[in-house]
Amino acid sequence: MTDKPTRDQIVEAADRLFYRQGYEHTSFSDIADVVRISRGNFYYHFKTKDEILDAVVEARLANTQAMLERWESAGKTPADRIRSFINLLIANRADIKRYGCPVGTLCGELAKLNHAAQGEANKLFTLFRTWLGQQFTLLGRPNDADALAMHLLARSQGVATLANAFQDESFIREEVAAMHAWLEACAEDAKPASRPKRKHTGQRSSRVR
Amino acid sequence: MTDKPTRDQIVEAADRLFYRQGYEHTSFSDIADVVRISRGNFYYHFKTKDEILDAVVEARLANTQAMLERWESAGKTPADRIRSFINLLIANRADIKRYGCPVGTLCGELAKLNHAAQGEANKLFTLFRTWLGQQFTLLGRPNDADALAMHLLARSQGVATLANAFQDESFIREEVAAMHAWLEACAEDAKPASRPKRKHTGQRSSRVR
DNA sequence: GTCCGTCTAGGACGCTCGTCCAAGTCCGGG
DNA sequence: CCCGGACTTGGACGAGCGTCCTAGACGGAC
Repeated sequence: MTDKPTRDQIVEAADRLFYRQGYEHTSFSDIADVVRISRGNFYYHFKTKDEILDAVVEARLANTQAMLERWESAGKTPADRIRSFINLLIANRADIKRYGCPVGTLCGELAKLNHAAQGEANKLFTLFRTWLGQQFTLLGRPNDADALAMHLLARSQGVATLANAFQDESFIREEVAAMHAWLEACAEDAKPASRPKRKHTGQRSSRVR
Repeated sequence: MTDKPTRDQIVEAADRLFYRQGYEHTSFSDIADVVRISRGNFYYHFKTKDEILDAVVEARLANTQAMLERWESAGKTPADRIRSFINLLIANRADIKRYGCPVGTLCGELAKLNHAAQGEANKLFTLFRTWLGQQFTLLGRPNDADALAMHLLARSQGVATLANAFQDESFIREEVAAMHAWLEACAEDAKPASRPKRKHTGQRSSRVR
């Protein structure tokens, strides 16, 4: 098996370290130790640390895009695809518990640093937002698709933040179940003619689990 | 008007700077510039930067505790108190848009740094959590009070994260309205005998606004 | 064998950081 | 007036940072 190009290894290691330790707290030496490369070698592949960050964000955008396209595979309903999104929290629960959401924590850090790359990083959020919006539109909720997408995104972020703070995986499971139920209600409301209308369509259950 | 003690000024300035720039990104020089004090003077009041962080967290805990006790004033129902919590997002919307949630972002950063003070900082979350739990118990939901508290906390965190990323204040208003409606449903469910039971108590409206 | 472009190693550089200290200022009590 | 504790100053110190350079190793083309 041939080794990956050094540049890709750097991006890969930086991605993981930025996620686990934060961008600012990760030094060239940290990355060099992982990739087993001399610090001086960085300058050949990247002129500045910012360029590494750009490459990491670019890679994450590509990976996310690819994942979303994979979910578009045939035989899946829009509701299934949204369920795939929600289940990301389950699939990555161990990392989320330890390091939070990769997107949320990166964007948050770059915002505090007032970093030039925060616009690029926010595209990760936008990617999910518009994709979810499309799914909610297909689900039959074109009028409030974006609001639903933002709502779901926000809940995911909140779950990740608290699961990280409280080191609590079970909280993720509970909230994921609640999100699935909420999605179910979304789908119900999308076809109001399929069954007798409820009187208070704006009512909300307060059940959390 | 007599000036505040230097130590308090340091803690105050550090609090603001830690919130806006992050803990690690804030240097002694940054704080010194604000307080108009020489860098060397820090050592008289605090031995290390970590001690400043401890003092900041302690001050935040005290302020938060005082705020919660203020909300316990007579004439307020538990629902009113929870509404006060939700409305924090409105009151601080400008700062939240620019810097995110003070609690969430601090805890997130300390988690990445694996900082010794993250336990103390998380007490800020615990403070809200247990207080909200008490209010939901008083509201008549003793069985799932903690889950409801965590749910509301998570939604607040998610709203703050996205409002910051998208620089969007109106999103805060929309989600706050949804949280108020959700709270209304909570109170309804707390007195099931007051009106005919619904068949699907677990149903959720998918309305977001 | 020689050449050349690709890639790497190791270290110098200037800077900022947190920490720490010696000296000095200020001011109320004796 | 002078003492002594409270407080402040400016700078020294070593470490680590991102950046940048020079020298050389490697390997295919000719």
